[in-house]
Amino acid sequence: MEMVPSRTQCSSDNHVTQSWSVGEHSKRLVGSIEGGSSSSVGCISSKPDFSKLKDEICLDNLSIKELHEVFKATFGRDTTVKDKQWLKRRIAMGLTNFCDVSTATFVIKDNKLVKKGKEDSCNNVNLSTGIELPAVGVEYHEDLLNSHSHQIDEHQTTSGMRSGNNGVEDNCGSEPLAADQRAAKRVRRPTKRYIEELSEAEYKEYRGRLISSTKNIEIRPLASKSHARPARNVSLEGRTVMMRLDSFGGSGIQVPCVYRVRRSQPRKNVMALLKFHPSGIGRTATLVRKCLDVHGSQMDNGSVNKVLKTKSAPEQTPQQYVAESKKERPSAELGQNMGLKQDTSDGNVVTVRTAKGGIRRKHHRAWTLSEVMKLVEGVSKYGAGRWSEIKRLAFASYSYRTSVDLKDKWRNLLKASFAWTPVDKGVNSRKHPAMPIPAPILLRVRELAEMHSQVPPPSHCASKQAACGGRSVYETRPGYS
DNA sequence: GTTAGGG
DNA sequence: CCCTAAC
Repeated sequence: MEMVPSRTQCSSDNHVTQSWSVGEHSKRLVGSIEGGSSSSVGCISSKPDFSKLKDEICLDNLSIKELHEVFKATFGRDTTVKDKQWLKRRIAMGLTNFCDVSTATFVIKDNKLVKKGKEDSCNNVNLSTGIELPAVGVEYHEDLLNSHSHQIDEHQTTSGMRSGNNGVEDNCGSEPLAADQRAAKRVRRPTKRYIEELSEAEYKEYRGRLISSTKNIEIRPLASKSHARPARNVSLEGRTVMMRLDSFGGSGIQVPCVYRVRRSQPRKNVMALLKFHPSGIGRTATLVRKCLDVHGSQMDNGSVNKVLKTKSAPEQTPQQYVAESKKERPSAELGQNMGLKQDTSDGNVVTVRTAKGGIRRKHHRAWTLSEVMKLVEGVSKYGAGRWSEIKRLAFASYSYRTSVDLKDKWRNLLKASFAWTPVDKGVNSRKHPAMPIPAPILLRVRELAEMHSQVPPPSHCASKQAACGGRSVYETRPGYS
């Protein structure tokens, strides 16, 4: 697939359709052959017409027989085709091809055989006054392509002079740029990041195409040669990094099993990418599942199957919690600073893929009463809003509670406390509270909130707030501070 | 990095 | 609990 554009360019470009001197090419061809290429030696003896070629020649003037000879001289083999047009084009293409080859060896310049220099032979071709060949007919287009591709194969396999060029050639650019242009036209491997974000299937597909386009180079040696990445779970920062078995052509190379969606920032990018790969989400899920299959024991239990941990959490002791890492940290930056974070939290943290393609922690560890009390105590001691301080000083042993968690919980407590009325008989008004908060605590929360001039969450509780005394929290009470 | 606030 | 703007 990659070869087609180059081929079409070769065929439809200036070489054939524009004026050029066959004589120049023919001589260069001969020089090229005599100079080094041994693949077509057989045709030297049968090049009678070339010796008498003048500076310019028009294939139109040649008979079919002569065309046959030229053909033989060009390709080193006979042809039985009687079609003059076909022969002309075929020869033209062949010579064009040789233009390439000869550029790398010898060049005819001013009727002298010159060792290949920096001069662009193609420029000579273009500049030389020549008789125009008949324009390539549309009806021959495909034939032209095929024949040209055959020629490429021939040159690659027999002469070997073009091996490694992958058939992509920019025949006639200015010489200094030719290499670059050639390289540029080659299909580039996507950037590492892009690869990382590609779903595995697509990447495999891509690899397949790429490899097939490079003449079916053996995959396995290539892959295994690409310096063995350790096929094991590496440990970074004392954390186990999940490796995923990536099938680089079945080579079994393992790469870190990073989620393709990082927390926080670049979700937009990923989503933009997923728009181009609509099935990306599903494939990614498949990938993750695969990862689980390979290293199921090390995966967060149920993370793929979206099994939410049922809350037996309140029964757990803080000692159990300590072992857990509190928060995922960026780790395993795969080579570059791609910013991909890895959710390597062990323990009860369950990552869940949201509908948007993001990943949520879905931690949900219910707040225990002791935690709430500690929070209230911390707020009363350090003040609401100094969450990091509270976290550091009062929640040092609760590694799974982040300062944000404290803040959120306090907010909820605030909401609950102001929603609560003495009529509720000691518990908050939720129908099925996960953990009924005792009235004293709620009262204490409310007291603290009023102390700190905290505004209760704007909701329907405003009426309740008015009902319970009619005193607004906006009123600072001089007695407290 | 922390905090506040919306979701 | 997540996300993100604002600091």
